[in-house]
Amino acid sequence: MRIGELARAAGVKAETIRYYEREGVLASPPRTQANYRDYGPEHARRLNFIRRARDLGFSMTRIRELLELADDRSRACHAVDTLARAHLGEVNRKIADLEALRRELRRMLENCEQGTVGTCLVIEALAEGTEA
Amino acid sequence: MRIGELARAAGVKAETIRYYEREGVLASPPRTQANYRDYGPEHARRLNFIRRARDLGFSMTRIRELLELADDRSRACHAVDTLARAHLGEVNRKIADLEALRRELRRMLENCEQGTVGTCLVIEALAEGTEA
DNA sequence: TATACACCTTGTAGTCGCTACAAGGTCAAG
DNA sequence: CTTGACCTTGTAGCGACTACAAGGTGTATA
Ligand SMILES: [Zn+2]
Ligand SMILES: [Zn+2]
Ligand SMILES: [Zn+2]
Ligand SMILES: [Zn+2]
Repeated sequence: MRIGELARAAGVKAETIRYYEREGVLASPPRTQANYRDYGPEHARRLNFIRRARDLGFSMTRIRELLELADDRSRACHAVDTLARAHLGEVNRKIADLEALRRELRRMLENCEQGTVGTCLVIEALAEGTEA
Repeated sequence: MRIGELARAAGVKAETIRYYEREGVLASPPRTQANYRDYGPEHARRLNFIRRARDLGFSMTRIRELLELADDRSRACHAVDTLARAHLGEVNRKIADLEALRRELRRMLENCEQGTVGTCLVIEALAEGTEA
């Protein structure tokens, strides 16, 4: 299977696949006579794993760790779950941060009385910085 | 006021201030005899505005627009509010995305039974991709 | 006066996870 | 024999900084 086909199957661009290879998360496949990359189902599985983890917001660094752990199928899965739980914690923090932002933006917008910039409380809130 | 003092006052690094100047959102201040940047309270206000908008998640591009609008104090504030409302929409979308992520991560973690990697449902969920 | 030290200057390169070229090689169909 | 789709490598760009390196300036102290 050539890179384009794999890319279509996984829903990524060919360049992304080459990037994963450069980064060392996806093994270099054998080459055809024409020097084209020649992927098998194992590569496809690996790529799926990577994409899924990326879609869940794991960083490349974390994915490298996940892959290393996942490769030893007899190991206790505790370390894997710890990584996932740490990531969940990060997601929770991001959500909390964004919710704080949202509250402030809403407060700003509620106070606007459709006047001029000189009296706009949105501008004022930005300028003064009431520090949520 | 020199760059270090302004940086401390605004809670940013001096390099960030120079970056804002390069990017054209903060005016170039006059220089002292020693060629040091010499900031006044107007610069401090401007920098505060920028930082506050950044902390609220506005992009530099949006901030450039906000600053341009804010500079004409007699203009109707409608455009300002429209920008802020658009940003609120983006924040809402980000929160929704992260909440979907969180649900999936939680589901994965709930199913783990502390066995080996070979039977770990966290790994399996990553590998198979049940597409939330 | 020497010198140590904190601060400033410019310019360049690194971060992350791709994405977009450019310039060229390979292969099958028309 | 050429067109067109695909592949190759290498390099540069995105956003918003951050981290140097190499050197200039200003002040306090020995
Ligand atoms: Zn308004
Ligand atoms: Zn307003
Ligand atoms: Zn486990
Ligand atoms: Zn498990």
